[in-house]
Amino acid sequence: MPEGHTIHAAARKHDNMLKGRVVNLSSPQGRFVEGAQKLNGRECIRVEAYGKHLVYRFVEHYYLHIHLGLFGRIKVHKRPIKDAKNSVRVRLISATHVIDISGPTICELLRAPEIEQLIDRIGPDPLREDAEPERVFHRIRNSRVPIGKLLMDQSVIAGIGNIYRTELLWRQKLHPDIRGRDLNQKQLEALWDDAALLLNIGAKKNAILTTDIAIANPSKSREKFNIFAQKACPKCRGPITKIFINGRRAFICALCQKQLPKR
DNA sequence: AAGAATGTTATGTA
DNA sequence: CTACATAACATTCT
Repeated sequence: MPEGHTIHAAARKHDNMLKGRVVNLSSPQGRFVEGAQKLNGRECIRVEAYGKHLVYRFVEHYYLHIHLGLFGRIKVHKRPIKDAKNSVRVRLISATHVIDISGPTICELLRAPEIEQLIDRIGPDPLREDAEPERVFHRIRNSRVPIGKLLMDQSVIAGIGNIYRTELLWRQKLHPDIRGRDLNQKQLEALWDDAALLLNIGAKKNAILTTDIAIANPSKSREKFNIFAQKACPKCRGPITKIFINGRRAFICALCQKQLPKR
């Protein structure tokens, strides 16, 4: 989708999607119709991301809030317009392109105050120019919660997912069980900087790339990980251990990620 | 074809 | 209050 395009949105209701506040997004027939109701004809003037939350701002202070969750996808097609798949909830249309958003866990129309609430409850996002890393450091420094949990707490730092968590901790040689308060300023800064580096590469390449090789030569690689779901550590050749943090799988190299002697 | 997966939130339990 | 576990929801792929 070229930047600066004026896009229009249409949406349809599906099961519990668009619940509560935004029910009227659906067309009367429950079918996908370009330009049905509410969002119809409103120009999208800006798209912002706050961590994993997407906010499309339309004229007259309407905001479309999208969270793709685990399964959501955004697919960009060139015109002409074709039928949307059943899973498509929102379609954004410009003069040249059609964007289908399917399977989002959040899909709602909000006004400015609700968007502000949303932003307030989300921690600093390393991808954003206006991010204040000191807020992240403060939260971590004052917490007994292990860093492996804090990293995926979106109110602490926004945007880190399950793969980036494992990969960041490995790259920084940090064991996920280290308590937040046991990290020093230098480690915190390095963690933030590396998160910003990796996320920027990911955003640019539209792929999760965390190995130095993939970063240096991302042309032919899509997803490339050091230890996530891998057998051996690329650095020490030691075995990778699978653990669970908050019910999500995580991986560690017992040799490279030493537990700190501190309690 | 059952199960797993790059996510989040609400609710239950100790 | 905390901390943890479980369920619910979304979809696609093997």
